[in-house]
Amino acid sequence: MTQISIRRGAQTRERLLDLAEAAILQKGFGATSIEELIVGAEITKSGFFYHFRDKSNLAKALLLRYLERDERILNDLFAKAHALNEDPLHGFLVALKLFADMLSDLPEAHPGCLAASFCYQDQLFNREIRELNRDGVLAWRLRFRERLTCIAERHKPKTEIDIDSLADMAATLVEGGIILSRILNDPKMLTKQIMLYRSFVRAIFAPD
Amino acid sequence: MTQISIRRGAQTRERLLDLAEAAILQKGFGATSIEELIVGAEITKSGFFYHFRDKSNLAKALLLRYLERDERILNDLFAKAHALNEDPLHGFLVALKLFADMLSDLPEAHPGCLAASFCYQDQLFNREIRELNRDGVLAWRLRFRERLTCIAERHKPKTEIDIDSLADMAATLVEGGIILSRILNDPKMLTKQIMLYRSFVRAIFAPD
DNA sequence: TGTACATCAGTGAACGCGCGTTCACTGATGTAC
DNA sequence: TGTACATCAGTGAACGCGCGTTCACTGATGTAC
Repeated sequence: MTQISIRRGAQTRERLLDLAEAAILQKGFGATSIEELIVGAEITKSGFFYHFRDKSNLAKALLLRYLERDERILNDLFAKAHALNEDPLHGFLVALKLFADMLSDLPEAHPGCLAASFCYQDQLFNREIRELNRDGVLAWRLRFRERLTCIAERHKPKTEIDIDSLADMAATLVEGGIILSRILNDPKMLTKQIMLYRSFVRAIFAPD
Repeated sequence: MTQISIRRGAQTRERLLDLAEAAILQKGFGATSIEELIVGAEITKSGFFYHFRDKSNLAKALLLRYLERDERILNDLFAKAHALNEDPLHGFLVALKLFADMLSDLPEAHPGCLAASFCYQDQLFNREIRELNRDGVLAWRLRFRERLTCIAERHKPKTEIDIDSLADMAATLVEGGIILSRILNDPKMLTKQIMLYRSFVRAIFAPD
């Protein structure tokens, strides 16, 4: 009984976050109203303010949840790919393939990236939220740079390349790929761009 | 006198568009109010509705202007690069360099892409606007595919590559690069990604 | 050249609606003694 | 085991403000005869 009651609250909160995330990715933060969220969650407006201090607090919770998920998924994926491969280049290429497969297995197109949505509305948010967003992108850079540095130590790159830019290229192609897949209504776009990135990395480092 | 008066109206309209574009790229369409635009343009609210039937009509005018500029700039750039080079690969690489230089010459970071902003708020717009946006991205694809096809006819690609995806990669890197440059507050990001794309294209097609 | 009319680029006042936020309150469940 | 109090997850009513839109009107300039 205790748990059910406690969970009830947490469930409602999660439901509000789910509804908010979906709505924001379609209309933006400014045009997403608390009203529509509470209708979806079947509570009253005051119920919303029990869970979130104000609308900006909702944004923060949303972004935190997004970044945590993101990190968890990439951790799993890289751990899996790395465990199977002794050579860092192989491991990285496998990780990219796993990532591409994961994206193409999505039932529909990728629903959008909250970081991108927020960055195109950043004046609506306080510094704390903008810094969270920044930290998220920096985490991608660190993750990919670490892998690429490891690869470059073993395999001499064929062309001179800036490792940092190559690391950032991954996030760049994901963000850009989501935008193109949305505008063109082509769910395959993201996967294709990741696979191109994979070709590029292989072309730079693969021996022979 | 006649011209001055006629221009006065056109100037006000352009000023409204400028203000709207800047505001939308910072806060999104939904959170940009007509009120703030008319304060900036120093007219009354009714003045706004003389120039635009409604808010959605402003969005359409904005996107049309954006797409026209975009096309004009790329046309000039490719024409310039092509005129100087007989070999299509060389011409393309020069065009990419010119493009990268142009982006790094911007006084500040790229202010953002209206197409991307709109795509993350597409539920606020009608079909007409979404289709305009789609046409814009397709124009990029066609432009780059035409160049790449031309290159591939002369230079056998070293790795098997999907020309369409490689063409889309340009717009993908621009969109993604703008997002990363905004989030990280790094004006150089876009240029770096374009130059990486250039390396990639060269690695694929350059003889030897 | 003078007059009548048309067009351009707006003004001013009013509209109703929906938004985010606050505040006092509540009923069900959990915890201490 | 029973009672008192605390906490959780909300409810209900009210708030003022700003938003997009409409409508009747206007003063300066342009055009036809």
